[in-house]
Amino acid sequence: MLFSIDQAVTAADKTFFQLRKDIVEGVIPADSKLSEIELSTKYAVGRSVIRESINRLETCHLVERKANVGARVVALTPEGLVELYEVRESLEGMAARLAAENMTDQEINDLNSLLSSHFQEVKDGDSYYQEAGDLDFHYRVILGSKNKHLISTLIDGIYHLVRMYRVQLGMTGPRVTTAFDEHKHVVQAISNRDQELAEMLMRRHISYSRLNIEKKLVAKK
Amino acid sequence: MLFSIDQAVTAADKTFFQLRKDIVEGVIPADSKLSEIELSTKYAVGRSVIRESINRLETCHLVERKANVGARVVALTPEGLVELYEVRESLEGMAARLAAENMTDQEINDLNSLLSSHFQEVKDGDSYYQEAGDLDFHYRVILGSKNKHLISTLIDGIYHLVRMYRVQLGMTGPRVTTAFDEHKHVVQAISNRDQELAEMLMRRHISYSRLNIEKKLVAKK
DNA sequence: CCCGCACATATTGTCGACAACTTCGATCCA
DNA sequence: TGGATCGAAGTTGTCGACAATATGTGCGGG
Repeated sequence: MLFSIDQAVTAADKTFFQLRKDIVEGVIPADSKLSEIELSTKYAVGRSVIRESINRLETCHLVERKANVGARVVALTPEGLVELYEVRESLEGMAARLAAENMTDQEINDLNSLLSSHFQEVKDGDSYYQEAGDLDFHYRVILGSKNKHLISTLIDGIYHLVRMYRVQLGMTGPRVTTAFDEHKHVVQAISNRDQELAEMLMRRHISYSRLNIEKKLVAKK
Repeated sequence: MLFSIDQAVTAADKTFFQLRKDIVEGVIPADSKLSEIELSTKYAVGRSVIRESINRLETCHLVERKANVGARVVALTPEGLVELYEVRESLEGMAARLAAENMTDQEINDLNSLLSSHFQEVKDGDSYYQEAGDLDFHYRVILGSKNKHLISTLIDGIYHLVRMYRVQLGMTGPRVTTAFDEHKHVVQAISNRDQELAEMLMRRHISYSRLNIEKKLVAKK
């Protein structure tokens, strides 16, 4: 599948990326129904394009579909979060381990630069908002694993749902600085080619992150 | 997504299941091109149905698609196998651990019965061919994890590709008996609710299995 | 008053036609 | 002869019409 929006060539590609963005950022609310006709007028494309987009959103676990009934955006629930992060911990931990093994020195340097620029933002008081894609720490580590199946499972399968939870519930508060430090330590381990440590630190980081979001999710209820 | 063929209600569902079966079993050869028109006449449905089916096959990693060019069945390669099994080991290991935690006593009993009936087949000299779905050991353990994301990632994401390698390259020879014993030990650990052992035994079983298929794949070249 | 049935309405599922694009081969020019 | 360009054929992408299915409403019977 495609990874970033500049690779979009067909109308279905573009609509899919736009819809995904709107869902992740809450422009289209969680748990709301998706009407094909409504979307097709709003996004100015035919229904086939909308249908194909919805199909792809389903593989991202961002919408659920029932035959002859329709599709709706997933709901953000504590149970869903726990199950998602359980899988995420295992897979991203593995990604960190493989990244420590397989990333090139150049890529590790770039990752360090990226973190430095993030550091500026954190210091300047800007929120530590992670863009989707290339500018996101987790994204880089995942790609760094160099395992096509792992990359696809993570990016096409759960990455955007994770972002949905993060964006809609978890990107504020004092956790920002803490998270940044945790990222730094993971990169350190990757730089040292310490596979086991990289995996362990990543798992721990994700576990902390889950606790933080869980709190917000329960509080909101 | 749907898990078994009896849940298929639309033409797209049925066509998808049929196509998936034909690809996994090699009726449609690995690495061959999929023509929408050809398939739509052969399976007696419109092109939209074929297109939707191909989209779903893409999420199973059974076909790859390029915009304005078309789709083709994946090729079975040693590199692909290694990357696939790397992910599989991690995820199915996790599934075994969660299964040891979350399966009901009833489900564990059923799993034991299933293995007994498999034992008959092995003893009678029938090949230890694993049906897709409910009759497959791995399938049961995955469902036993009770983690929706893990289940979907495995079943919708890599399970059928694993089967494709197994069916087309690895289901013969003396490994059959060995594999059966390994299955038995995993179930034993699950019965004892020994999470760590279940994970470890499953990982080891998958690792052995990979070596076996790898041999065949290299030999075939 | 409640339950079930039938009809009307709205939504999704499927189809074939047309548009856009890629590919391959022939032709032309240097 | 080699290479580029143009054109034809075939494939995929997109669209709107029609069919099939679910949902909501009102009526009638119990």
